[in-house]
Amino acid sequence: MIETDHQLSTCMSILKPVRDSLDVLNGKWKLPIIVALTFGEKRFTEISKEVHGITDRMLSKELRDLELNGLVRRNIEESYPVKVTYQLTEHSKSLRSVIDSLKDWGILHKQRLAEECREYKKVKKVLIK
Amino acid sequence: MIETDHQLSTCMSILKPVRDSLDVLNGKWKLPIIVALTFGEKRFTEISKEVHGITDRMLSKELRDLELNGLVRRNIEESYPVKVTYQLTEHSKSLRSVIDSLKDWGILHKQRLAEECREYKKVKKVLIK
DNA sequence: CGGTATCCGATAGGATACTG
DNA sequence: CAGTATCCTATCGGATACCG
Repeated sequence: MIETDHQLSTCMSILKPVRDSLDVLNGKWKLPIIVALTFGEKRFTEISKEVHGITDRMLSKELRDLELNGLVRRNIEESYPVKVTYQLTEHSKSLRSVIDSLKDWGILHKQRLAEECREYKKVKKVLIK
Repeated sequence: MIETDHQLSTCMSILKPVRDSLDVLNGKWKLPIIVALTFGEKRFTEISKEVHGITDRMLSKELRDLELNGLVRRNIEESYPVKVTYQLTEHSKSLRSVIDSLKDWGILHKQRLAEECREYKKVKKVLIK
């Protein structure tokens, strides 16, 4: 296997966009919030109730992050009392394939680790005999 | 849009495998290390030189994590002096499509943010006039 | 209702020194 | 060469209280 500078720099160049994607999804709450908004717009307290365990502070912060990244839109209805809703943007729909890909690999990976574990137990059994 | 418990729980059930995948790739150094090992097995110091800025401590820790997740294999050649090499496993190859997916979306997302920025500048220009 | 402010502990990761 | 040990800092996220 011959490694040229060209090959190496080509490979390194994928790191930045991959990191950008990971950063957008990173943290404990981004995904659960996105899932909660999948079936239409919701109010702050509704999201809070659906995303179990999240504090107001984190929900507020994460919604702001998602808005800055163009994944969520914040709507203010000028009624009385004022009603604030959040919804996913069109852009957020493009995440679908990424999330599917991550989900599929996650499942595959778990199976792989389980197999490894069975292998280990087999070996251990033989050794004990 | 009607939201049933069934729909919601189906959607929530993707969260765990997605999180598993993200956890495997998470941290500052996992991807760069994987890339460094893409062109064949390497020794500790070789990886250290290719992954710019990583400390011995982090390289050691991250290699152990990757090994535990079955992505990297550690080989000890019983020569004199002992030679330790690291290489990607077959299982790690299955990451390819995930990384490609993340890369593609990362690029798309950057473009999307750039467009948004141009929109903003246009609006600002009009407002100044 | 839709948040913000403050404080606090846990974890990620950097710097440096040392070892078989 | 291939790491480990120790110490330090910064960021993440939880708990609680408060506000218009």
